[in-house]
Amino acid sequence: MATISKENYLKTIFNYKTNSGVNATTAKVAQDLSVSNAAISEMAKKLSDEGLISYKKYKGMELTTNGEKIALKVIRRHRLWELFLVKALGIGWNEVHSEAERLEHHTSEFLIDKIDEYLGFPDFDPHGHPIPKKNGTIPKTPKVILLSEAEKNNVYEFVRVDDRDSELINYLIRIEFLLNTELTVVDKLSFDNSVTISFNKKSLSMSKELTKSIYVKAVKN
Amino acid sequence: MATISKENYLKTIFNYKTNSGVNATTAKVAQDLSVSNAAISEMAKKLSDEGLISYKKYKGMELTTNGEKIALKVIRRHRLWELFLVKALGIGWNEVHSEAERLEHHTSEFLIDKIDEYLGFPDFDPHGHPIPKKNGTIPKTPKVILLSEAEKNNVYEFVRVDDRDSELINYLIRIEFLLNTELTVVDKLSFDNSVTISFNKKSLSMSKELTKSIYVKAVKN
DNA sequence: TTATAAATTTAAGTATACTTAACTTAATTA
DNA sequence: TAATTAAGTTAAGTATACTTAAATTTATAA
Ligand SMILES: [Mn+2]
Ligand SMILES: [Mn+2]
Ligand SMILES: [Mn+2]
Ligand SMILES: [Mn+2]
Repeated sequence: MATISKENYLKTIFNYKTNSGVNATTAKVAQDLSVSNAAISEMAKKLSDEGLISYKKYKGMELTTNGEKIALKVIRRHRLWELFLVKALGIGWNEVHSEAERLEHHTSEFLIDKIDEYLGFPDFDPHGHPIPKKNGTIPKTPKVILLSEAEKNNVYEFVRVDDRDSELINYLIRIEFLLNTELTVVDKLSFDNSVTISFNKKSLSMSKELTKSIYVKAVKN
Repeated sequence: MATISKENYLKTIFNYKTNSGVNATTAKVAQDLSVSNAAISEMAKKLSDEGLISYKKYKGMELTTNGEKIALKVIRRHRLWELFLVKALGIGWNEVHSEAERLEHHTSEFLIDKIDEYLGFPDFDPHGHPIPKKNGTIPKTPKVILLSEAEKNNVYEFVRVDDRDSELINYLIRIEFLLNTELTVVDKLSFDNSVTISFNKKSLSMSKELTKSIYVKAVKN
């Protein structure tokens, strides 16, 4: 049975692989879930016994088909809730992640499908992450890079942002740098790795840290 | 701290007192929550230690001011969710109770206030139960009686129904007997305690069991 | 009033999901 | 290669919320 904890472990293992390209290790999952390494080892054994991950001691873990199915359902619920809270209740896109983090575990398939329908079966959540479909497929995502890797004088579109830092997104709201905004990389400073961009006729310098949370896609001219 | 279990205990103790007029006993709470009497005894001790109920062994339990505050918050969340699911997503009033039963424990004050605002600060949920206000007050409710106690030839309004039996409400939907419907008691049969009512130009016989789930208020002519 | 029945509490044990501390394995580096 | 460090696992223990079975208290009725 997939308890709340197990759902979170599976989701985390899935996201880790998606974001990094490599299998999740004990330490990484522990860090993500803010629990001890020991807790991961114990749970890894259980998830493995239940056929939800394949796990060899000391060698990291990987979702099985069944594990991935559950992970995708949790992520689907999470992202649909986020978009729903924004669209139906006008809640800020910086505030919905933490709500969704809890609601994702307490939503029947019946209810999430109603929400999906209400939203017109959307492909992306408010932070630009793809919403897994009811059938388990994932909408095609554009090829993105971090703003920190963007090249000077090139034009990009802001298409995704890490959704866990409410303060960060709150800053984006304040400077009116919203998803789907077009931007040009005006300058890159080597001594602090800050990036100066222009968008909506404004110019703005972004710190190294900030540019590592912002994903953009190249715009062909 | 109020865990999910504790929230449910407090809510149940509150509702029991509201519905019956007398303090909850171990057995009644156990029945309502579908757990053993032993579980109630244990939890009663903890809730008492935390100052949420006053409890004397073998003598039943009663909410303290603090306990009632928490109970009202849980009930507020429950009933606002129910109405929201009906109004915003068009979910049937027979299907929202079980969803709310889980969501009520995973909703921040921020979110529930947004939902409250969306709904225009409503006084009653889809089953006619009052929705506790943010400040802890409860909207004034009409004086209601069970349909089983209604008198022949009198006119009533259907104002409340027990919300836990989805099948029962589903039947009401099928016969188009909705909340706020005006009805006349046409007949009461003594041999089976069934009640025949007329509403919307239709006539219908209701079993003893059904009339004990339906609350009406007298309509003055 | 005393026996019996009903209600309730206590005791002992289970499952889940954590913790810290100790130990083991793997990777790094001198 | 051997020592050191990092990563991961195991062991022991905690908290919550249940269970069943035994013991106790209270209520009821002969
Ligand atoms: Mn999110
Ligand atoms: Mn979660
Ligand atoms: Mn309800
Ligand atoms: Mn509940």
